[in-house]
Amino acid sequence: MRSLVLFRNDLRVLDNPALTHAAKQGEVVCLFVYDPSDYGGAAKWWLHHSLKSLSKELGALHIATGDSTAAVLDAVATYEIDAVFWNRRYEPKGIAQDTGLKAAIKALGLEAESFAGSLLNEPWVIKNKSGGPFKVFSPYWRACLAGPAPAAPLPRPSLSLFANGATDIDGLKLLPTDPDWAAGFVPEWAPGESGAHARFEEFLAHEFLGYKTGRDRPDQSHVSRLSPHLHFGEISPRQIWHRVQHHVAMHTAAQRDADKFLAELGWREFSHSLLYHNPDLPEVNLNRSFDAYPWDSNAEALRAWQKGMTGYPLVDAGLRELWATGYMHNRVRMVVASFLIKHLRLDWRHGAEWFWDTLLDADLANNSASWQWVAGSGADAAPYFRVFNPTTQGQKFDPDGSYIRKWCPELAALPNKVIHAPFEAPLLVLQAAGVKLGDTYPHPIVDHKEARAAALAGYEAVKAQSSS
DNA sequence: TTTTGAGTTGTTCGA
DNA sequence: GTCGAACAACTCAAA
Repeated sequence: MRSLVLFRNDLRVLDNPALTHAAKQGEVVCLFVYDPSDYGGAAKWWLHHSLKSLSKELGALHIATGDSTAAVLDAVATYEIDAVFWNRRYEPKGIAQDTGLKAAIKALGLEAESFAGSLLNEPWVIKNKSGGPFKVFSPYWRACLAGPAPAAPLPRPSLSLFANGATDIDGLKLLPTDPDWAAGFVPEWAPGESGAHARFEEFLAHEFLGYKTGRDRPDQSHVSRLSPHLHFGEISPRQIWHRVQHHVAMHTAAQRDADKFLAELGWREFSHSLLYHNPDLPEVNLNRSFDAYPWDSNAEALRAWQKGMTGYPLVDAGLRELWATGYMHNRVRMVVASFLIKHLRLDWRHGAEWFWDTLLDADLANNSASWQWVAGSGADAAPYFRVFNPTTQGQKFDPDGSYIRKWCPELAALPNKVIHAPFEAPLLVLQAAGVKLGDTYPHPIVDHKEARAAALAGYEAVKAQSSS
């Protein structure tokens, strides 16, 4: 018996149900089929390194390109495969592809089976008492917690690999050249399964205690930075769940931090459930009355936002961190998203598109659900009057301005008192710090008070729509 | 069926 | 400076 395991965003050997199942049957051929439309620009860099790591870990990984079903059928014929196994995907395109693939394999009289490996719960399992999917996070997560605990992670399978054909990851040309905009990623990240576990252990050992409140501080390191590892499936939510339980058993003081941290896994689950039950989530307002929102159309403002040149230091610092490292702290993600949607009144889809292209952890479910959440059009949405004040947020969560100083070095010499609002600083203070507004750092592209009022006025149209 | 309580992450204003 | 209330109305989930 020889089976084929199709790898996608499950680039790991441990706790990999499809791989484990295949290993028990006999010889295994491992295949990855590259489809460029599955990845944003930054994520391609991660994919390159993660594939390298997986290939090394397995010993052999076949690479193909083009249509996924055609590539698999080709491999099935070439390597005389008896069965094909994979871990499930949950976004509409992946589901459609895999449904077609399963039918094609079975039509050949071969075995095809999919497994659950990327979520704690399959999206169709968690149901409210009416039998439908939850639309509010808290009851959703309560229902998850009330259910059976996630299964224990699977151990390393004993593999008998069938390898024939070179692993040509370089041939996919996933790395940027000329210019190498990913140079700043290298010191920040260690893509791959071992890198994921190393990061997780580092987090547990040094940063986990205090997560509950520290997670809001972009100037501190109380976040896990596991999001890209999770997106690519280098570590599974089940592994994280059980490792956290074990950690808390020995460090009981961290229980609150653990609850909060695991709830973040819950948001990931919830977002995937939302996308599964609403396949048009990436394109369409979940709450259709938001179709009436009077978005502005201002290419110049969008560009200033993307570049981190809005004149609001926290917003600019976040967007520059994103550009330089492929990542942005969660608290700052909310602030920059709120700024795009509410201060600039630009359609959330513009922001989602930029994040998709620049984030290493770009994930269709998380990205779509989160942008809609900030816009107010999504599930469990923020109340319309919640408009983040970028200055106040900076003073609250980066009180010493160290996050600003790191990413907006032209402001570094400003005193703490004004670093979050250079536009309010006395001219002498600006001069002393070598800051010239409109020259070394931009004037604010919108006035906070006016922008806030305009955003709230925009929601009048939504209200009118929803009551009609 | 009806009712009730709740709903990730905030800001502003006035006492 | 601190504190509490107001900021909408609606939908969801469960009793």
